Amino acid sequence: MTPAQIRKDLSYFGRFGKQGRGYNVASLEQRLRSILGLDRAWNTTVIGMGRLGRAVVSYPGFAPEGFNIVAAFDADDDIVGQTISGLDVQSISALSEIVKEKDIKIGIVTVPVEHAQEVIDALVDAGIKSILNYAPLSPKVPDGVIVRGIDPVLSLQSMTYYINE
Amino acid sequence: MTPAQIRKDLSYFGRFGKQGRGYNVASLEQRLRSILGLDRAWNTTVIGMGRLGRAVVSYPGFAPEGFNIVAAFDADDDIVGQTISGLDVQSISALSEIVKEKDIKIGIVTVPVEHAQEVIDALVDAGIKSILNYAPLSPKVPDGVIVRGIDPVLSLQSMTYYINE
DNA sequence: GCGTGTGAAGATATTCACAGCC
DNA sequence: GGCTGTGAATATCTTCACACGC
Repeated sequence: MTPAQIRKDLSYFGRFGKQGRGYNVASLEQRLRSILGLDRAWNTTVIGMGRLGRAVVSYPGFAPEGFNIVAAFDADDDIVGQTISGLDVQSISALSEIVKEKDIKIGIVTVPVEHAQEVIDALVDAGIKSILNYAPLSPKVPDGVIVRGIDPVLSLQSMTYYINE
Repeated sequence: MTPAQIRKDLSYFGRFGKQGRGYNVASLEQRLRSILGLDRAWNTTVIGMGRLGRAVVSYPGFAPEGFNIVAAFDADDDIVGQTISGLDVQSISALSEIVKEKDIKIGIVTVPVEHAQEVIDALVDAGIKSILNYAPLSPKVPDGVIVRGIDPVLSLQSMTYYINE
């Protein structure tokens, strides 16, 4: 990034610096966090308690950034009722109810690809507007619902072109 | 994507269609795979056999796309020697040797963030040119080494701005 | 006639350069 | 004097529109 690029980008959101003095880094960071919605906590849920889902709920990196995983769901009756990383795993049939009860704003989908679209549909029906999807597909969602995908295979495929042997 | 966008993009790599007839989808896909380096197999290794590393090596989605995980490494002597998903976990001290021996082209880093840079340095020293990094940092690498990052927190942070309550 | 391939036109994004203010 | 904020200039990317070959 060039200095000019950063100044231009910032200018779309306001005036953050003082001419001749520069930026106050701490206050700049705080104002940017506020604009980006990163100055508050977001309740989050994980659907799919397989190996990946367990790794996700036990990852210590979410809470310090304000993403609190407050519920976990699975379709398998053998897994429902277990406690994983301090969370009672609940049946997906309770999704809508719990989302409202706990004011959950973000859903993290770690189910097998065959069930991902239906789980995402259920999240949308429950009123979730932001989804982090680990399944390797581009789900269909209504306008206004924002999806980010994490697909390691896609990431690997985006590198092979550049490997010159 | 618009049709014009796709035609333009394809034109940078060649002429794949027949005027008046359209594209032969099978042969187009094959030629694009070849250009992108996706028509062959790539030997891959995972460093860091914690929960995430175990989820990665046991994920069945890599092999069908030609990414074969042929070695696993960890720094912990209690983990070295274990067999995980059919892989003998080896000491990081053997990294360079095994990379050459098995012709490994891609490294997948699933170690804690504190050790990520040193592990990536070791991969670079071993001759690896492509790294998929799960640790939440932007590692320093020499020119010519390509890194892709997977950071779920960053993905979540990129969504909060758009959530309108 | 139909749909690709491609220069040209149009839209966006980045960089330049300097006025204004500390 | 130094650094931001910002119009203007430049570069890049996308879309248009049509010639060309099936």
